[in-house]
Amino acid sequence: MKRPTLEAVAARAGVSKSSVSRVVNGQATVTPEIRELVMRAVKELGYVPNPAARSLVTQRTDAIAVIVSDPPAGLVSDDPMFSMVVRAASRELEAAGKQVVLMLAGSPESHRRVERFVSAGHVDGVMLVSMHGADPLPAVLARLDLPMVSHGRLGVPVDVPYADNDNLGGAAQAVRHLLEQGRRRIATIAGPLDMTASQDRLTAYRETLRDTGRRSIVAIGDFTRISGVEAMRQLLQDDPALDAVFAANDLMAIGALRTLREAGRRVPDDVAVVGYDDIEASLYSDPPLTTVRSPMGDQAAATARLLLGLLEGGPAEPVILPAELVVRESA
Amino acid sequence: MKRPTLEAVAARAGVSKSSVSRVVNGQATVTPEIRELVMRAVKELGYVPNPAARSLVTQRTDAIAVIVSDPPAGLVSDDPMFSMVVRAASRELEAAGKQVVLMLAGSPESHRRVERFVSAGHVDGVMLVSMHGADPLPAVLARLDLPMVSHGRLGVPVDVPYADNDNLGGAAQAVRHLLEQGRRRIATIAGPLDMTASQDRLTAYRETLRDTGRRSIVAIGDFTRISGVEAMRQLLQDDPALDAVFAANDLMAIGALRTLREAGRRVPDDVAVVGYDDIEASLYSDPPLTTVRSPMGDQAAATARLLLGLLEGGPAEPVILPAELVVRESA
DNA sequence: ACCTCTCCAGGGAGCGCTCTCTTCATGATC
DNA sequence: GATCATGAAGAGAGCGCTCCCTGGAGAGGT
Repeated sequence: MKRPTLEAVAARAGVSKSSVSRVVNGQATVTPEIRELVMRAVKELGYVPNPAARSLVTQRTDAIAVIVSDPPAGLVSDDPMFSMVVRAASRELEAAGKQVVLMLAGSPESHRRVERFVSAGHVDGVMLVSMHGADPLPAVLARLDLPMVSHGRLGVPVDVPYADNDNLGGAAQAVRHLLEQGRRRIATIAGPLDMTASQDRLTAYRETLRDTGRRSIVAIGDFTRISGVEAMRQLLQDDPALDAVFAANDLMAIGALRTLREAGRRVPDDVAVVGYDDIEASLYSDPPLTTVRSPMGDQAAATARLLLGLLEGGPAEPVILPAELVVRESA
Repeated sequence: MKRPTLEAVAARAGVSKSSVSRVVNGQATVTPEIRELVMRAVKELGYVPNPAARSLVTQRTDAIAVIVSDPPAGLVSDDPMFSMVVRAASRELEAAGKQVVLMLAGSPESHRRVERFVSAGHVDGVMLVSMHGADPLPAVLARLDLPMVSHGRLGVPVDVPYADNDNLGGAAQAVRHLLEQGRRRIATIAGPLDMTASQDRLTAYRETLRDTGRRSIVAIGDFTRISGVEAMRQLLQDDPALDAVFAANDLMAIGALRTLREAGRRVPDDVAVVGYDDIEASLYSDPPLTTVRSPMGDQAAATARLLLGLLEGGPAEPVILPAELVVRESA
């Protein structure tokens, strides 16, 4: 009933534990006959190495913690970001033989849990996802000096390598597109300002407008649909004559679309809307959303690969992926 | 530089390893003085127990594998299902002090990986998410006899406890609603037929219609938006005079909405549409979707709790959550 | 006063594996 | 034929922890 051990396999094969270990770990210095003997015994007994015993001595776990910041309330639970990023990162890490341990970091309590977990040596590396600037977690974890990367640049002055997309370039393209369409009063719905992606997109919006002497009209959201709804209401109130909106992500753009519909504005005739991210839903909005493609899955995969590289002693160079405007019907 | 061990703490506190172990594990049979001594030493040294060593002897890992079936291609990557379910389950499991190990089960190779992983004793329990009927994985894992639960009833004849929502009741409500609106030709877009949720929703659709002597008009999708688009095209071709559609989930309903828009049908005037799930996006479609609320987060949490109960030797009773029609504008 | 019982601390075996070191056999070299 | 280099197999220590068992001290009973 008990699971067979290395020793049992060795006994069965009539060789030493060492030889079995060598075969199981694929070392070269084993003669074919012994290898054969061991393999058969392994198969017959259904032997599977005990990972706890192994990592007790090797000090490795082959596991990676993927730490995703979790909104306090039941907020944003079905964001595409989460599934795209977690899925893509998992694929990449699993393909490299690493286990993905998912941790949600929200409450202070969960922060402690994460810290304990990581410092207990449960994982060989850490991948941070959608950290907010104010979050103390990255700094805390950095002190544990394990290999660590971030999906998206961190706002805090902690030196953590990352993969990001070209937020500045992407947002600039979006705004330039609106300008080229002859739009005069271009507003923006920014993301949470404690995230670098939001900051960069807002900066690019401002600078691109400033170059043409236009003034910026800004409302702040938090990357959720409902915040897009509300921000758009705010904007319409601030400037009823606006004729274009650049939302810092598609979810908020979709929320904005709803507000505009309710307000009786036609899109794109009265108000042009551009989003960011090019999530699948942007193809299904009415009208389909003009947006900036910045494949989050690719970014997550790049982040994961960066970490895998780090684990092998590779370089810690940040990666920036290009962003590209996708023109559909909303602008 | 090395992490302190139990022994180091014992030396520092001037007590035995056993006492430290007792304190760290919160056992009662320790005098306050010794406890105090140990606690201080733990704090001073920053001691964190080595989980590998611990689980080597306890044979527990405090980790749970959450196994999500992964579509072969880059398909369905941003489904709300994934983020809702994984998040809710994680919250529940983490609150109980369990680690969540996320595994994507897609390719045969990943199946082997999952099987190896689970049989290596890496986890104390398994939670299956969105398994297809044809999937051999549940049967394979069941043989390992670890505590295991499924999010949604399994199609295979394997006795795995589950939490599910009332698919039959929910779908029946949806169809009855359409009937009450005076709809005469009611079609359905079914989900993948190897999943029990799809089967049940389709069955309820058929039976509810049959009771009124109407014939069913069925197209099959796979729970993705694009499959909803295509299924709706199919349906319009099969019966151009249809005046209602019940889609087996909201994503496909949203796809159907797009096809109807392209075909110049007004919703709900020409064609009424009802979805299923009540994902957040259904509030943002045009028109907002009438749908069946079956909170996937709650279901996932219930599934997780079922597993936690099992780990404590609790009963393995399936849980069925109610489903409730939410009437909005699309029907 | 002696004996038993209880309760708490310490001792130490052992969980299953890896990895260094040693031993041994084989073939090459002079 | 003796010596040495080479390479493969075996022995065994030890990774850090838990938990059973033992010892000893104090309490309670006779």
